[in-house]
Amino acid sequence: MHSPSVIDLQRRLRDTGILPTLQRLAVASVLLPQPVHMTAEQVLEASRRHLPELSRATVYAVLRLFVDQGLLKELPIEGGATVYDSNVQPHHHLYDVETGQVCDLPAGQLQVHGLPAALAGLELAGVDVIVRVRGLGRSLAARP
Amino acid sequence: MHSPSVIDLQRRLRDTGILPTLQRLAVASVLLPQPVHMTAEQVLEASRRHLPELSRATVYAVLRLFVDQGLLKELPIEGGATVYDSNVQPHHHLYDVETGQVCDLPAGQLQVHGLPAALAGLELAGVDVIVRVRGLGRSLAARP
DNA sequence: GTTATTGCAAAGGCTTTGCATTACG
DNA sequence: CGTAATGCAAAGCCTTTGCAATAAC
Repeated sequence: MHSPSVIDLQRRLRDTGILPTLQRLAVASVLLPQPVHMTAEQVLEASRRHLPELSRATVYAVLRLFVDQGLLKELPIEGGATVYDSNVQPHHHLYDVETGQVCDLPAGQLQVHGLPAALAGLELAGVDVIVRVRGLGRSLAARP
Repeated sequence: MHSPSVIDLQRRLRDTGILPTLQRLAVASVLLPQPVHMTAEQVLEASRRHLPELSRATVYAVLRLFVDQGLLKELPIEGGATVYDSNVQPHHHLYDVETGQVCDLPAGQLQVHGLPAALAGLELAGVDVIVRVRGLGRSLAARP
């Protein structure tokens, strides 16, 4: 298993209707090759390892663009900074209330029942389940 | 049905270990008598109708105190301002992605299955389900 | 050549903090 | 009296915006 090449990332951006600039590829290479949870500041820092002159304003612009185009999801987790999730498949989250650590929960592992009745004609835009726990940090190594 | 008297609110604060000052009672009278979802700014504005000289800093301090003491819950809903929920019973939320409107979903209406397996020894701190929808504003009148 | 993207610095919104004042027990 | 709560203004994050320079088609 290896990371997608720059060519792959370029194609993925183009297929999404996004012009693959150097800056966007730097951000994409940090977020898109594997599922990660990162704040804007963390993305900036990591992306600058590929492109040191990358600006903070551009990172915010790219993150918003990627979210709008469906490449990323913003996690509804309270706290100072927005957390971006590069796993856009349906799934849920384990959130450590002490450390702020976030961990994916495969969609199949948790089912939400009763939605149709709750909706009653509304248009569904998405369902987020956040399981708040203590001790995630201590047992994270043992998880998928 | 009528609102709890000031006496009732005083007792509720005292029972929670909170000194019932005028400012705290003003905030409590806005939030605690019925389930509401409000931002700090909305709480300030409403509380000032009871106590016009109430300061913004105090409202933030009181909100944090009430959350710490379990009288309020912060909702994990993205967006500029934190939303406080005075319903601390287990329940979930309908969130209108267009208007930001929030509406309670009784706990019984939605069941989350698979939690025990997902936890695997972690200490559970809470589960939040946010059902994001469009059109809540248009049909809110028809809901409980 | 025109449109889109970037970067800097400044502004913006929400929340917290430092510290003097006031109220409480 | 000693401790806790309040209020003001200032500072603190995180994020967005205005606008000129740059790069893309």
